[in-house]
Amino acid sequence: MVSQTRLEYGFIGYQVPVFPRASRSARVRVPNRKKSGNNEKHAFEILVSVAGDFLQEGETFVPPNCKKDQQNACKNLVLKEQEDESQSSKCNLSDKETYNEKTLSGYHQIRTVNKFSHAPDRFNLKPYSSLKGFDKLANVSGRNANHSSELGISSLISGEFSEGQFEDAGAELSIIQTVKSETLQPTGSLDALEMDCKPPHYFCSGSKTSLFKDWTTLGPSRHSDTIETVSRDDNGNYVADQRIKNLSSSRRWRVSPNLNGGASFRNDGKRRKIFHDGRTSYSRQRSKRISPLKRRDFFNQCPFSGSDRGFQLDDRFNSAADKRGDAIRVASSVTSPHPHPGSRDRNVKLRIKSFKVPELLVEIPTTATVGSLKRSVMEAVTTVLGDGLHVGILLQGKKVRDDSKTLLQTGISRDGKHRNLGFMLEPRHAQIKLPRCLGEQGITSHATSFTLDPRTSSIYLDPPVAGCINGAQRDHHLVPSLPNISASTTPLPNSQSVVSVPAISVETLAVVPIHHRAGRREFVQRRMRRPFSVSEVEALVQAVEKLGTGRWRDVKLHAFDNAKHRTYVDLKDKWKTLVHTARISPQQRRGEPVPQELLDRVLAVHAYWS
DNA sequence: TTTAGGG
DNA sequence: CCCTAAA
Repeated sequence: MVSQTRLEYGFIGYQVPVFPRASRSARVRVPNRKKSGNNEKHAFEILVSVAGDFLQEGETFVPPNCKKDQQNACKNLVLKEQEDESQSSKCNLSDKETYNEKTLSGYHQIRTVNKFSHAPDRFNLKPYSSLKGFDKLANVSGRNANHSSELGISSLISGEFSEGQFEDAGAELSIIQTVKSETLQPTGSLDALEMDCKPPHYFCSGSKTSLFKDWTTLGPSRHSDTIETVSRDDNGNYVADQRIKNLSSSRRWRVSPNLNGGASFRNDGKRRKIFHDGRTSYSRQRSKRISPLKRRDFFNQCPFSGSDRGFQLDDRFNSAADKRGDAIRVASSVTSPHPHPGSRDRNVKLRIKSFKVPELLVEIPTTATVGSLKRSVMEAVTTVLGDGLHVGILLQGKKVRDDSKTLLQTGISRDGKHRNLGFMLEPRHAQIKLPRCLGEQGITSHATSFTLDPRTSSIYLDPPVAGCINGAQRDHHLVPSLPNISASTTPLPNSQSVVSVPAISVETLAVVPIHHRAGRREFVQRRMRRPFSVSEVEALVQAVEKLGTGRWRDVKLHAFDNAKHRTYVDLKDKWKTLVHTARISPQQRRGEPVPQELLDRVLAVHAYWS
């Protein structure tokens, strides 16, 4: 059993807008961080996130406690986002109600949550300025405004945070739909249950109307104990599916800058999470959950196989290749960014038959299973493909650098001879990072790393999962397209060689793409454990005696400058453990014994500096 | 980046 | 050692 700290937040009395949408309580895992004092902020973020699920396209949720200019910033941001989105999906918007185009300012007030609150706490969410905004929504939407504008639907957000799971499992941050109603209780609990357990089409935009009807037919009834039908996230697929749908439904909601001033809203993703961590977490989860499928599709469509110079092209036009759907789409997306509908003749269709991944560094112990090797390579490949590469165009051996030229001007046309057209996957960043070196000072010299060099080795992956990385020397000219090859089921004939894993032994299992990108935590291996030697402890104690306990960078520079593997954080950590060690009885100590004399000095220094 | 602390 | 909020 996993011990869980429990943290509950919720909001009650939410004034449901003109027509009710998915009315539900949500159960959200909230990391319970005592130290940072961010419970309040985080809970609010979660709250906003969930509130976002209540909102419709065009509605805005503005943090209530921020200043006027920040609110304006919020609105501007929302407007801009909506503008961007409507431009990117204009045709989708056109057949929706016009309220999509309008922005509704639904201000809400929120009661402050106690910091560090472990007990259930509640928010009160009320319209900031009556229901004015919602009325406006009613007008533009043309829907029946008489219904349910007074419904008080309670929603509860409760958080359960199981330590260590929040980040890692990727499945822990979840919103689980349920029905919880106070002033609106369904006429029969069975109905409620059914609603609750219905598949997630409640969240699909297309079924809003039916949802609305469902709710209005239920009608209000006495205020009573709430019904809460919670599907916990260990309930399996239902929850998972629902979660995904839920995510897609929340795609619509708008965010506003954070409470602390809204300064951090860069678009690099890292900062965005400051305000609406909940939502960002959903996004992360979404990507974790869904992207593997997409990746798989992608690999099915684009098998790796041996191309020494880059992509292999299939230049068939408007032929049976059309029927290949996905594969063609991949190709045309590369070659025809601006297709002319109805004028297919002007299009050039280029099919990428195969390509190689430039270089991968794999470190894997001999005790690893073949399956783990496959997974490792797969992960590495997907990482590289993620966004560490850009595409280069090679025409008759020469790089095409001018991106502004048309294909016609460049000489890539249906009629032209583009048999020497090639694509290259190149590192996005000019600087080529060297493979990580693990063998430091002989400590890890038994570790062997090898490079999967396409020219000398190849790795074959299960076809349903991925294509192949193949290093067979091949003519970089076009090869005849393989008729009817199904990339998803049949490996290319020339890509079936299996790499023999070199005899290596290291206690790590890691794949490090050579052009590794930051932020891919799942591929970052833990550093090797390197216990401090007595002499190191001696040096540390001496340095701290001189410099104190708050200047770890200086300690590092003074005493460990040439020990690359000891960071100032390490030194700080070691000092922490030293203090601890000094305080416990010798029987409880582990590892290489530290002389008592040193430990005494540790205690003395620690007492002095604190 | 560095500090400070919890995990 | 890891992770990361704050400074």
